[in-house]
Amino acid sequence: MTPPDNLRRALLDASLGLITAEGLEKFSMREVARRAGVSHQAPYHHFLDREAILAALVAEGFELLRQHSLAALVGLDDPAARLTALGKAYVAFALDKPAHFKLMFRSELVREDRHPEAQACAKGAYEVLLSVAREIAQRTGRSEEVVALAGWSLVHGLATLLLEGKLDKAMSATRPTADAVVQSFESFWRTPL
Amino acid sequence: MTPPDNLRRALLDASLGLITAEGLEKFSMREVARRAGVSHQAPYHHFLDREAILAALVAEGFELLRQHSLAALVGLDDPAARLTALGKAYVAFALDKPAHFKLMFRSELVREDRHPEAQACAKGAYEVLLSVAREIAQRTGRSEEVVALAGWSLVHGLATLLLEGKLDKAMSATRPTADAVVQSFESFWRTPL
DNA sequence: TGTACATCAGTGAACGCGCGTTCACTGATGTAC
DNA sequence: TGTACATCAGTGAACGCGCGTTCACTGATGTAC
Repeated sequence: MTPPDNLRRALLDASLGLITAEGLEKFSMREVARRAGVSHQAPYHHFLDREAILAALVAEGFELLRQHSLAALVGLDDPAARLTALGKAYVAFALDKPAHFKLMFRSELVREDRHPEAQACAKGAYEVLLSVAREIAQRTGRSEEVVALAGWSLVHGLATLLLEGKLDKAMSATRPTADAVVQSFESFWRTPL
Repeated sequence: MTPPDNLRRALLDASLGLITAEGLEKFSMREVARRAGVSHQAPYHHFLDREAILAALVAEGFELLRQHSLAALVGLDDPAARLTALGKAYVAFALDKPAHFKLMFRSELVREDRHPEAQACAKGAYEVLLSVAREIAQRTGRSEEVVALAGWSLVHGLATLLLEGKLDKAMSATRPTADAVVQSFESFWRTPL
């Protein structure tokens, strides 16, 4: 017997497929239902409205990111190496789950004040970064906030530029190049202020 | 006498106002015409279609960015200081012209192959970055591409996170903080490989 | 200077479309007694 | 075991809306002769 919330999962997967294939602006309840093979009213039995389905994906995305981040840290002790691993995992996540990633950072689509679960998941993922930034800050005498924001900005920009395809013309926009960029900063995270 | 292309400019400004106020997803020809105080057919005398008006703004945005970038470099000789100045100018541009900035990096909205002018302007802005990255690469023995991509990613991520408002909760997301982050990397750009 | 004509930037009506959402319904499944 | 009822996930028709775009038009301006 299939689980009771089978259609719910199918709708989420259909949404991801739609967003990956057609882009965020093409997301619609009707097209999702179409892709899931049900009537366009059926999704309303599982999600309150259009925003609710996106909010569920945002929450899922941040939770996945948190898990991948934690997994990337396993076995690493050196703070700079840990931040590098975190950064590579971030870029890898963006490339592996582009639909989740794009949704997570488009604030107009899911207003966080209406979706506390998504907000909580975002916080959970952010805390992994913050804990590593704290380790670095302690050793280098830098501000924890600046380290966290700097590290995040770097990989967020990298991921965004890769996903938007703005790099193809000018540079080799591949995963190895991205990893090399992240790696090139490792020594920096060890440098005292 | 007003210049003949008065309405064209008014439409571009109305578009910027609309995007700044309501977000990219709310952009529509009809609302732009409404804001410019003309019938919804009038814009078609100045722009072929919806995408053309966005493409014009993308081109304008990249040209403005190029000019601001060049202005930021005036009087600076040290490559690391030049890259830092470029980075600060980039973030400042994003915060000053959020509508331009968002449009410039949303590839679904303006397909560059159909708008060679926008593409050319993007290239012009990119070349300013590349020339400074080259100076850094020569002195540090790093790859020109990696330096360019690293520097760009950093400030692009910073600008994007600031604009999306994802930082307010966790950290002080202000212009001075952003400048401090960019500044903190200046020594890195002087460090040989 | 006057007339005829072309051009051009605007208007306003109309088209067809996909959308989000609501409604009344149906049929299967689970529960109480 | 059987019957009555509630629940629930789906269907399909319908609503009103804003959109991009097309069309036929108008009136002002510029140009040729």
